[in-house]
Amino acid sequence: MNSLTEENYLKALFSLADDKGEVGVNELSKRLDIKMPTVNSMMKKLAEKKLVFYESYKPLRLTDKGRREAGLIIRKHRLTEMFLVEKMGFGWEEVHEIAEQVEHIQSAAFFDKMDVLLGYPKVDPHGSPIPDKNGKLVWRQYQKLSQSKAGETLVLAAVLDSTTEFLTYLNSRELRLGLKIKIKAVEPFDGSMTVSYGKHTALVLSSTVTERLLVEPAGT
Amino acid sequence: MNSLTEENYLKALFSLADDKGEVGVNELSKRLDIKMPTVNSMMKKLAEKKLVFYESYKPLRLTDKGRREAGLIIRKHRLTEMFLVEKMGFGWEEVHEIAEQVEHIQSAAFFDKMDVLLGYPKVDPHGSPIPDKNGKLVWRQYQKLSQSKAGETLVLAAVLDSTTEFLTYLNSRELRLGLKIKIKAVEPFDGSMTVSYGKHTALVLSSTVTERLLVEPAGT
DNA sequence: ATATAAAGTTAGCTGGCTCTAACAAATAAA
DNA sequence: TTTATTTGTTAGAGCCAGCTAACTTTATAT
Repeated sequence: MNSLTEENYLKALFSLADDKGEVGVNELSKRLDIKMPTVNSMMKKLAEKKLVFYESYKPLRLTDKGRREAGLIIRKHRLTEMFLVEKMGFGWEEVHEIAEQVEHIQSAAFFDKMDVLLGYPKVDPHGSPIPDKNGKLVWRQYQKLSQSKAGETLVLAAVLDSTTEFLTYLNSRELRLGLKIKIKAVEPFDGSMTVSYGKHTALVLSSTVTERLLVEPAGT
Repeated sequence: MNSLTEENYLKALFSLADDKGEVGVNELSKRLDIKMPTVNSMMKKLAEKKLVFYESYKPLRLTDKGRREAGLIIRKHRLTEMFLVEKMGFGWEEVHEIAEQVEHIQSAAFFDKMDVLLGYPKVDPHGSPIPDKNGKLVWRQYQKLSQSKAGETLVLAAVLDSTTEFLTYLNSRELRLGLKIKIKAVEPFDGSMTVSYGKHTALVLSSTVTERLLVEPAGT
């Protein structure tokens, strides 16, 4: 069994290793807001437990076991977020902090029950995929709204930032998952977009925002 | 803010102090399965934080602040148990261990939401009262089934033992809260009782069992 | 190619929570 | 009332997960 602390390291490693698969100690240190020497010794400990590959001065990589365990924690986190929103009436901007705590609960039955009650959801309230029971996570092929062009019509599929602040901003603009958005214009200077959706006919989104929104072509 | 460890000490102190209000270090040590010197130093720490009254060689007592904080943790525990049973479909024998973990979650909104969804319940699935938002707990005037006499008809109001083993035993006999039970006979030798309820016309309960069942007169 | 900067490591310390061993006080028994 | 037992306390140690300071290695810039 891994400690709560170890679980947090695994989760951070998993999310940082998303693309390249490799993570630097420094990078991990910043993500967790824990000093490098502390991270360093924890990596040795996790290497002992066969959860990470560790060699001096080389980047960190999760082992299959480590990736699986991290995935299972993320599964618990995302099932919890879904449960909080769908079954308890929380807003998508309120659930991250609570799930951060609930994800450490040791009870397979508890999360299995959530899964059943939710009807085996594939994504969480922010559009992120929920890993399966083996901790395996697969993202659908989304692209950032910022990479789309004027004239395209897209469906908002996920957000890359689950902070209360960002989601509250989206709420204030009535932006939510599943929404069909048409790009009316892209400002070449700063990348800001004028879009229309629902009752909104000409709303401007800064690149800071469009960078954090994942979309897919309408009608998929 | 109190640590998870401190919360467990407070909770144990609260439940041991139920009647007399005073608890010995030794007694607390046994309840928590933590050695006396460890308990001793934790008591000094909690005394620093004004949660317990501590004087050398004298019994421990919770301060008002300590009792309030302990009550609030027990509130979270019991709301959770109720939620698990009523809203998630768990059996009353399955919820203790899960609630033991969930009770430490720091989120007023989470437990407030449970409270609302449950319709502000007064008791948990085992009949124990749920402390109010000030941590105040009041037991109704129940008595043990073992103290009742032949001929009486009683309603099963609460259980004094929430272990999986005991509750599974009760399940196997279809004994559940709210049930109307008639005492047909009491065996003077060992205090065992022959009772009838529901489909059961002559079931024998040992004193080990009747000691753990709280009842009130039928029709209250 | 060398100097500088960034990233990674080692050594040693701290606080929180646990322990054992040894001792002191209070209570119960002889 | 003296002794034995139980209960409570002190001292000292260990593990976990964090830290700072000092050093080494790797990467970057001049």
